Amino acid sequence: MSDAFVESDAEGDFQEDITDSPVVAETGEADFLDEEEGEHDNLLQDLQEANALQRGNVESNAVDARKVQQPETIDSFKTRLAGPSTHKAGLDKVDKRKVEEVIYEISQGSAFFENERRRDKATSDRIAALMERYEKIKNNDLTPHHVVVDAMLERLDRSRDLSQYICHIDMDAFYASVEELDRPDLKTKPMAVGGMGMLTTANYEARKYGVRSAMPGYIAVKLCPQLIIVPNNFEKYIAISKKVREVFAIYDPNFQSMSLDEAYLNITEYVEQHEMTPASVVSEIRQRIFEQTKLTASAGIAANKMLAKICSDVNKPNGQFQLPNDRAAIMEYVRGLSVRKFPGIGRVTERVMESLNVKKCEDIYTHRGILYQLMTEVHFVFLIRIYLGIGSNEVADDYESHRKSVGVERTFSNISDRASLYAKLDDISKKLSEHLRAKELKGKTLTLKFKKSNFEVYTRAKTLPKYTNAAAEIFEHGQRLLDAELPVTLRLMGLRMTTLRSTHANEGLMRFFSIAPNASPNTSPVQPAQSTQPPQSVSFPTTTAPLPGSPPQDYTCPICSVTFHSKDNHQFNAHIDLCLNRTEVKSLVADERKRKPIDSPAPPPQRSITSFFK
Amino acid sequence: MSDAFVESDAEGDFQEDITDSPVVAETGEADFLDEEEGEHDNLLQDLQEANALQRGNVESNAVDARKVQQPETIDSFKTRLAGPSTHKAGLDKVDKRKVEEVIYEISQGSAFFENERRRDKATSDRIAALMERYEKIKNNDLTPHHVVVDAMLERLDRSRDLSQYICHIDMDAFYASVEELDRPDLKTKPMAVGGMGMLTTANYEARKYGVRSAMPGYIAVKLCPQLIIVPNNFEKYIAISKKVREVFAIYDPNFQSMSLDEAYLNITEYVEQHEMTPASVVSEIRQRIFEQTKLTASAGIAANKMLAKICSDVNKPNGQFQLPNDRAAIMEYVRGLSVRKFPGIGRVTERVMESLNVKKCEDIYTHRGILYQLMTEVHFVFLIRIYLGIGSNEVADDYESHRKSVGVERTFSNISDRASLYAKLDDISKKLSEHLRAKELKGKTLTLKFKKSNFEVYTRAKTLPKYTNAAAEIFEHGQRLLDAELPVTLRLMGLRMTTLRSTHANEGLMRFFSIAPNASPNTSPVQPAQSTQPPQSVSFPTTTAPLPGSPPQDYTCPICSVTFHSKDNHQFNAHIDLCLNRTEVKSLVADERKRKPIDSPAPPPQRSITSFFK
DNA sequence: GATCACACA
DNA sequence: TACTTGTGTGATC
DNA sequence: ATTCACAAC
DNA sequence: TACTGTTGTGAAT
Ligand SMILES: Nc1ncnc2c1ncn2[C@H]1C[C@H](O)[C@@H](COP(=O)(O)OP(=O)(O)OP(=O)(O)O)O1
Ligand SMILES: Nc1ncnc2c1ncn2[C@H]1C[C@H](O)[C@@H](COP(=O)(O)OP(=O)(O)OP(=O)(O)O)O1
Ligand SMILES: [Mg+2]
Ligand SMILES: [Mg+2]
Ligand SMILES: [Mg+2]
Ligand SMILES: [Mg+2]
Repeated sequence: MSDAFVESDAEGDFQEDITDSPVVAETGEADFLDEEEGEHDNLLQDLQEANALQRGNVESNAVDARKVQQPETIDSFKTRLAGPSTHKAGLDKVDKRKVEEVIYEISQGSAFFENERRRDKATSDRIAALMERYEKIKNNDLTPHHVVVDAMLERLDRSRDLSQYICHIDMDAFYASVEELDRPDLKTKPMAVGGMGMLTTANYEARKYGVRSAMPGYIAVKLCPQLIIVPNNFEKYIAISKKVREVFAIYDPNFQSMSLDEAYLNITEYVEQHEMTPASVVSEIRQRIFEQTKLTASAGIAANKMLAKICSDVNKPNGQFQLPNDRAAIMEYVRGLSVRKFPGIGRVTERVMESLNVKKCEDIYTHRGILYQLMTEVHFVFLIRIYLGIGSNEVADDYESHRKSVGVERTFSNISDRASLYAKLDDISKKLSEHLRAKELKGKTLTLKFKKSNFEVYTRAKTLPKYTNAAAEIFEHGQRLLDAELPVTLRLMGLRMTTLRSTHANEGLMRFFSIAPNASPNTSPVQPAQSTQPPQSVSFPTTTAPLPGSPPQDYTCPICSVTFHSKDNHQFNAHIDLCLNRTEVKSLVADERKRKPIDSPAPPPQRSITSFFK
Repeated sequence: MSDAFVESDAEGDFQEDITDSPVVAETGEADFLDEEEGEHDNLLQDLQEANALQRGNVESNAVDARKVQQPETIDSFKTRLAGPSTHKAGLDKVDKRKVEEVIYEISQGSAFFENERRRDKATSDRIAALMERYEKIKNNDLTPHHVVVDAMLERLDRSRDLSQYICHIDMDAFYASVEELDRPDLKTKPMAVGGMGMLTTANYEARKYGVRSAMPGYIAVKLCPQLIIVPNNFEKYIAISKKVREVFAIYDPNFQSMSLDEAYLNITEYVEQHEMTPASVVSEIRQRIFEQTKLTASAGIAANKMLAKICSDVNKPNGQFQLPNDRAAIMEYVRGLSVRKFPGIGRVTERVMESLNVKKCEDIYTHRGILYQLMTEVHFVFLIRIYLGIGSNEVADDYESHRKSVGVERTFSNISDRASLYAKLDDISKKLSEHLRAKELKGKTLTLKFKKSNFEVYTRAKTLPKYTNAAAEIFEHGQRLLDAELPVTLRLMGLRMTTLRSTHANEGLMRFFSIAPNASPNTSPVQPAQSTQPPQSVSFPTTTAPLPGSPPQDYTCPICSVTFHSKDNHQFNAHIDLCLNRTEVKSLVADERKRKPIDSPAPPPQRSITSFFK
C-alpha cells in the first residue's frame, strides 16, 4: 500500500518509546514506616497537647452528620467536570467558579458530560453509604479507638527519620517551556501544549485564564481566545530531560526520576562533603539546569520525599522552599495544609473526606476516632503519616528493573464494524509487541481495555498459557477477549501486558543453555551493603485466620502489641495484614528473622494509596 | 517515562504499516509499446486525414508566441495555491474562482504561501525559458519533424492491442464513505476526513463547496462552515480494502492494486467464460462490492489501463463507463479530453503545455512538430501515446516483490535545537528500522529528507558500506547527513532506504557461515530453488555511445529503424536509450535474445512520466 | 485471577 | 473536529 | 551516486 | 492550532 498518512493537524506523533523516563507518577508512599529508625523523644502526649491547645476539646468535637453530608449537588458535578488538575501551581488566582461555568456550558449534553455525571453520582452514592455507616457509629465511645490510634501515632513518630536532606526538583511548565525554546516569542503569550483535543500543559500566562493540564484544547480557547496551542513533541522533551538528568547525576548519582520533568535527590552526602547548606546546593542545581537547558525548575527540600514534593510546589515557578528537618516545624507546617495537597489524595478522595469534615491535615487528628472506624487500616495509616509529615526518604533509581506492565491504548472515532475493530486490535497488538521487544520483556497476562462510545471503561484479562511478546499471539488472545463483547461501539481500545519477565531470564530448562545474555546497561551497584533486610513475602503464620485456641474477647497484635476488641475482628485481621506489610515487617521484624538479602532486592513502592474508604 | 501521550485532537494514528496496499499511485505507463502486437490496419494517413478534416491546415497553424506566452500572473499563482487535486470528481460545479480567492485570502503571508509563490515563479521561469527556445525554432520547417513523428505514430498505432477488456475500479470518496458506515447521519452532510491540518478526502456533499483531498481542514471550514471533520482511521480503510479485494479476486485473481481503494482487473477471460458483456460483469462486481461493504464504487472499461482509469472517472460516483475497444471510438473520445485528465500530467505540466497552446489531446497532434523539437523523446512518446489512446494492458499484482524504497517522514512544529533534532532523527530511524524488519528488507542507500521552516525541501543521500535495517546504524548514518546541515530550523524530517534486498538473500561469504542463526520466526524457505538466474544488469552493448565508424550524416535507429538527421545527435541517443528501454527491449528484442524468463520477471513500470520538457 | 476506580505526569 | 496516554495501587469478588 | 521537481492516492 | 505521508519516475549533475 502506501496510502500511509498521518493526520498532521493537531498533535503530532504518539509517544511510543517511553523507556527513557519512568512515569511512575506520584510518590504517595503506600508503604508506611520504611524509614530507618530516627530518634524518638516526642511522644503521643505532645500530639495531644498541641492539638488540644489549638482547637479546644477535640474528643467532643465529633462530626455532625447534618453539616457533613454532602448531597449530590450541581456544584459537585461542575467541580468534577472541571477536571482533576485544578490545584496546580499558577491556578490560585483564577476565578474557579467562572471557569467551571464555562466548561459546564460548553460540555452540555456531550457523551463525556453524561459519563461524568454518572461518575459524580457514583461518588455521591459512595458518600451516602459512608454517611450511613457514620450514623451507626457516631455515638460510639471514641476513647478506645483513640487509644489504638494514639499508640500508632507514637510508634510512627518514633520511627521518624530527620537525618536526610531529600530534595524534589520539578521543571516549570515543562513541555511548554521546552517549546518556548524554539519559539521565544511565545514566552509572553498564553500558550498551551497539545492539541484542540487535549492539552498536556500550559505556560503560566495561560494558567491565568484557567488553562491547564488535561484540559481539552477547544475548551481552553473558550477560556482564552488568544491562546496559542503548540503540538506535543515528545522527542524534544525526552532530549531535554536527558540534559536535566545529567545535572541531577552530579549531585546524586542515585537520583530517582518520577517523570520526564521531576526527580528526587538525596543531597545529604553532597551537603556534607561540600560543606554547603541544602538550600545553596539546590540553588546551584537549579542554576546549573538553567545553564544547560535555559529552563527553570522549582525545588523542595525536606526530610522525606513526601514533604519535599509538597515543598517544590510552594515557590513554583522558578523558586525553592525548604522545610527544616525539625519535628515541630514539620508538624506546624503540615497542620494547615489541605489534604488535597498530598500526593495520593485526588479530587474524589478529597470530596469524600470533606464529607467527614476533613479538609486540612489537622482535621485528620481531630477526627481520628471516626476515621479509624470508617477507613481501612492501610488508608488510615496513610492519613496519619500525612498528619505527622512522615514519609519515605529512600531515593533509588530502579524503575525499569521493577516495571510491572507495558501497555498501548488509542482513542479513535467510534468503531462498530467487526473487521475494523479487529484491524485496530491488530495495530495495537503490533505496537505492544514492539514495545515489549524493545524492552526485552515477555508477559503472561494480557488485559484488553475498551471504552465504549459513552466513555464507560472496561477491562478484560486473561492469563496466557505461556510468556509471550509476539504480535500474532497477542492479537489472537486479544481477539478472544474482544469477541466476547461484540457487538460494541468503541472509542478506545488498549492492550496491556502484566506478569512480566525479561527475555533473558532463564526459564526452566532453558537456563542451562543461555549464554551471556547482553548485560543490561545500568547494573552499577551504587548502594553500599546496607541492603541486609529481608525480602517481602516472609513466610509468616497467616494471621488473617483467627488465632488458635478458644476465641478470646480481646486480640493483641503479635507484631505491634496493639489490642483489639472482640467485635473488631475484621479490623484486627486487616491490621495484622498491615503489620505484615513489607515495610512494616522490614522495620519491625527484620532483626528477628535474618533472611538472606540475596538476588532481587525488594521493589520499592511506587505510588500512593487509593480507594480510601472501605 | 510514561509521559506517553498522543495528541488526540485532530488526526489519530499514523499509518505505519503500509505493507498492505501498494501506493504506486498512478499508472501513467512510462514505458511505451509494451503491448503484445495488436492488429495494425490503420496507418498514419488516417491520422492525418482525420485531423486535417477537423481543423483545417494543421501545419500552418503554428503556435504564436505572443498569445502563447504565459506571464507569471497573480492568477497562475492563485490557481497553484488552490492545490493539486482540483480536477477530481464532484468538483466540476464549484466556482473555482471564488474558492481560489478564499484560499488566497486565508493563506496570505504564511510561510507556505511564500514558498508556493517561489515555486510558481520557478515554473514561470521554466516557461519563459521554454518560450525562448520556441522563439528560436518557430520558423523552422516542420516537415522533416512531421515525417519522423508520423513514422512513430504509425509504429505505435500498429502495436495497438484491442483484444483485452481492462477494467479500473475506484471506490467513491473512499475514506469518507468508510467513516459514514459508522456514522450514517453524516451521509447527507458535508463531511471530510483528516484533521484541521490536512484532509485526505471529502464526501460529495462537501465537494460542492470546493472541499477536497489535500486541502487543509482549516481552509475547508472557511469554505464550508458546517463541515464535519472525521479523523483518519487507516486500520478501518485497510480492513474494508481487504473485503473489496476479495471481490476483485473473484473476477481476476491477478488484479493489480494501485492503492487501498482502486485496482485494475483484466476481465477478458471472465467475460468469455461466462458469456457476459464487459459492462454486465463490471456491474456485477460493483454490486458485489456493495453487498460486502455497503460502499459504492465506480468503474471504467477500456482496452488498456490508461483509458480504463480515465473512464472510471466519467460516471463517478457510483457509475461506470465503457469506451469500446474500437480504434475510431477511442481516437474520437480522447481527442476532446483535456491533457490534464491523463495520469502523469499534473498541474505544472498542464500549465507548461498550456503555454504551448496544448490543452486538449487533439492539440498534441496539431503541435506535434513543435513538441517534438522542444520535448524529450521519452516525454514526446508519452504524449503521442496519450493522443492515440494507447497504453499498457498488462495487469499483474506484483508490487511488494518489486518495491524500491521504504521511508518514514514526519512533520512537527519547528525544531532548531540540536539535541531535539537528534531525538527526532532517532525516532524516525527506529520507525524506519521497524518497517524494514517487518518487510524483511535491508537497504544500502539512505536518504535524509528535510523541510526547512520555510517549506523548502532538501534531500541528502549516502550509499552505506553494507546493507542494513538496524536502527542504530540508520541513525548513525542519518546523523552524519544531518550534521552537515546544522544549524537549521526544520518542520519535517524523513529517512528513506533504497537499493533494497530481502533479508533472506544470502550475502557474500556470510552464507557459508550462517548456521541456522536463531531461526527468525519466518525462516520458512517458501520459495523453491529457482535462484539460478543471472542478476539484473546483463551486459548489453551500451548504446548511448555513438555508433562506431566515421560519423554519418543520418542515423538510423538499429531497433525501430527510424532515421535521424545529423543535428539530432542528442535526440538520437535519447531515442536509442528509449528503444532499449526494458519494455521496449522486451517486446522488440526479446525474440532475438532468448533470455530465460526465469526467476525475476522484469519489474513492471509503476508510474507516469514527469519532468516533461528538457 | 480478573475487574474496577482512583491517582499522577 | 476535538475530553489522552502509560503506569501503579488497593479493594473486591 | 546524488539531488531535485513532479505526480498520485 | 492547523498546508500530510509513501512511493515512484525522469532529468540533470
Ligand atoms: N494529564 C496529563 N496527561 C499527559 N501529560 C501530562 C499530564 N499532566 C502533565 N503532563 C506532562 C506535561 C507536563 O509539562 C509534564 C510535567 O507535569 P507537571 O510537572 O505536573 O506540570 P508542568 O511541569 O507542566 O507544570 P508545573 O510543574 O510548573 O506545575 O508532564
Ligand atoms: N493527497 C492525499 N494524501 C493522502 N491521502 C490521500 C490523498 N488523496 C487521496 N487520499 C486517500 C483518501 C482517499 O479516500 C483515497 C482514495 O483516493 P481517490 O480515489 O483519489 O479519492 P476518493 O476515493 O476519496 O474519491 P473519488 O475516488 O470518489 O474521487 O486515498
Ligand atoms: Mg513540572
Ligand atoms: Mg512534574
Ligand atoms: Mg476513490
Ligand atoms: Mg483511488
